[in-house]
Parts: sequence; C-alpha cells; structure tokens
Amino acid sequence: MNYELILNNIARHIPLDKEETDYFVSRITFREFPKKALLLKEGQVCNLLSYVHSGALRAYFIDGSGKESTIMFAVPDWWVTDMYCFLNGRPAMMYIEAIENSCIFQIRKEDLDELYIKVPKFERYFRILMQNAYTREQLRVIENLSLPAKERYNNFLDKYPHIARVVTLKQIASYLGITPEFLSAIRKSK
Amino acid sequence: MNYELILNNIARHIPLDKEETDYFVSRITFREFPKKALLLKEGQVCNLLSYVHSGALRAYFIDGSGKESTIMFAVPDWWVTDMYCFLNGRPAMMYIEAIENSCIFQIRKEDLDELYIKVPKFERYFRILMQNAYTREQLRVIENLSLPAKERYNNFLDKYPHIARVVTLKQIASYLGITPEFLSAIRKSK
DNA sequence: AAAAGTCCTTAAGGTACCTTAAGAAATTCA
DNA sequence: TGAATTTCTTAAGGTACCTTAAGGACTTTT
Repeated sequence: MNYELILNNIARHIPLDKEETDYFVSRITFREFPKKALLLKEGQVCNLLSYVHSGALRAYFIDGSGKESTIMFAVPDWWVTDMYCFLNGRPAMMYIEAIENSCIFQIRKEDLDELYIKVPKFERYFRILMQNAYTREQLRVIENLSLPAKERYNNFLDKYPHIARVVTLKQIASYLGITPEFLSAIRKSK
Repeated sequence: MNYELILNNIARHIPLDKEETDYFVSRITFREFPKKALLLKEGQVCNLLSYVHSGALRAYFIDGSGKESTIMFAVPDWWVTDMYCFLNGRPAMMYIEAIENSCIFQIRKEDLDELYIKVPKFERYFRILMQNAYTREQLRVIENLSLPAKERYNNFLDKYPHIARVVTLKQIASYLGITPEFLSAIRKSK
C-alpha cells in the first residue's frame, strides 16, 4: 500500500513521529471502487470519512422533485464525506459515487474520535481541513449569490481545471445549479 | 465584564481549568459597537475574530456591480469574521456591521495562534466550530441550488426565527439572493 | 458488431426572478 | 416635532434560466 500521498498531506500541517504515523496508518483502511460504484447512498449510515488517493468521486444530492445537485467533486488528495451526517450520526442525505476507478483510504468515525484522543495533534490537522472547507463553501455561496451562470462556469474552469477535464458537462451543470441545456448555450456564446 | 456566555459556550465543548480560563480571558478584548458601526470594511486588514455577546452583526459582500449579498447574520453566542482573509492574512472581502448596539469580544489572529500552542484544547474547540460552520454553509449551498426562493424564505424563518425578528426584509432578501421586491411578492403570495 | 444507454446540443415556448419607478409607511435625525 | 432617510410594497416590462422534445455523437453492454 502506498501511504506517501496521504502522509505528505498530513505532514504539510502537523509533524508526526514514527509511532503516531503507525497508529494513524493502522486506523485507516484501503478500498478500491470501480467507476460508477456508490460509496454512500441517501439513508445509509455515514460513519466513514474518505480520502481520495487516486481516481475521482462526486458527492450529490437528490431533491424532492428528483433533481440532482452536485455538492462537490473529490480528486486525489481530497477528503470527502457527508460531513453533517458523519458528525451527527444521521442517515446520509447525499450520494457519493466513483466517477473513475478510484483508490480510497477510509477512517471510521469512532476511530477518528479515538485518534483525536490518542494523538491530539490531529485536532489541529482536522481543524485546518475544516477551516479550508468552510471558507471554500462560503466563497461558493457568495459566488452563487452574486454571479451569473456564465461567470460561475468560467470561475469553475479557472479554479478546478483538473476536475473539469475529468467530469461530464452534465455534472458541471449540476454543480453550478443550471441545466445541461443552459450550460450548452453558455459554452456556445463564448 | 460578563464572561459567562462565552465561557459557557467553550465549556460545552472542552473543559478548562482556572488557569486556562484566565489565560483565555486575558487574550480577548471587549468592545461595544453602536448600531450601524462597521467592525470590518472591504480592503482592511482582518486580524480579529469576533464573538457576539449581545446585539447583532451582519456580514456582507458588495460585488462589482454594487449589489450587496448578506453572507451571515451573527446573534448572541455566535462567532464571526471574514474567515478566509483572517486565516490567510488577506485584505478583507467583506463588510461586517452592527445592526443593533452590540457587545463584542474579540481575539487577534496572533493571540489565537498562540492560544493553540499554550492551550491545545482550543484546537478541538475551534475544530468543532469550523465543522459546524462548514456543514451549515454546505446545507446553504444545497438549499440555494435545489429550492426556489419561496421555500428558502420559509426555511429561513423556521431555522432563524430570532434573526428574522431583528433584521429587515431587505437584509433577508440579500441573504436569500433575491431582490426586496421579489421577497415582497413572495410574502404576499403566502 | 449491434443494441442500448448516456451525453451534448439545438430550438421553441414558459417561468422565476430582475429592473425601474413611484408611493405609502416606518424610522432616524436635526 | 418636522424633515430626511430608509423600508416595504405594487406594478409593468425585461432577462436569465427552465422545460420539453428531438437528433446526432459517444460509450457501455450484450
């Protein structure tokens, strides 16, 4: 198993000694998901936090009328879960699917809670992750409120060129909150 | 000075002994802001994190065309700042104004960074705050993408009845991402 | 290799929400 | 207290984005 990517991610924020590293590694499990596999389904217990080693995931929400909204894409070196439900022990509101064959590390909620106690430095690590996630979502709210779809699309391409290469236009449209037909019109008008 | 509210907030998440409490209290400063005062202006250095003891604040963003979008309201027992700029030492993108006479505790970025080192338990406290902030923003993104304005307005009234009582309809409209005129139409149609 | 499904696009007609303007009600200020 | 400002509303015309439908290009499955 290749732990380099995930351990480097952690090392960017907190220093771990050998023992702490081994303990962390012993708490995560590795899984492969083929393209189209679901890591999480609405209604399921959501007690896993996932880290993308390779491949790509998409988290999405299906509303009452059946419309899909993409909540986030996760590419290598990103963490993802239905965070609200993971933290509060609620049944999942989202779906998480592999949009490519993906290699994933996962940690269970109870192991994470124990990790915080055994290696308190991880409080800092996840504080920083949560801060980044918070400010990213807040910027997205601001964009959604203040920019028309065309500019949001251009910003998406600028900010996430590597994601844009991997996902379909339909998925980008559902991330931007518009229909594929309208995204098509936007692209034509460039 | 009345530290009860803020210390209770902290006690809900981490236990502090007398010494730790005193240290924390020594790092926060108290300020009063009259209604309409600005705590933060776009372009300013944003090196303060604010906690609302009483009153109410509003954080908003002004886009290129002069349109205001309300990012969040902060009522008693809430923390608020332009988090992205606070964390990254960037000039503020937002305005934060008192919408009532308000009593505020503030901590400076460098004191917070030192607090994490002297009392690492605060890593946990702020991790939990950031988690909650993240999931709140994410739910807002989902709502903005999947619900029409009328339902977003009803949800706002359900979720934040105490805020709805304090702020103007114009401010609610700018939080929902609609014009005051359209909010008026929505209210009429109930 | 054919069949089935999904994606992307085009186009026509519809709707949610915006812009501008203006007046009445409420609040702030002198 | 009266004047000024801001809020909330109504209404008419406009635009961004949606819905439905259909066809061609890929991709996946058999």
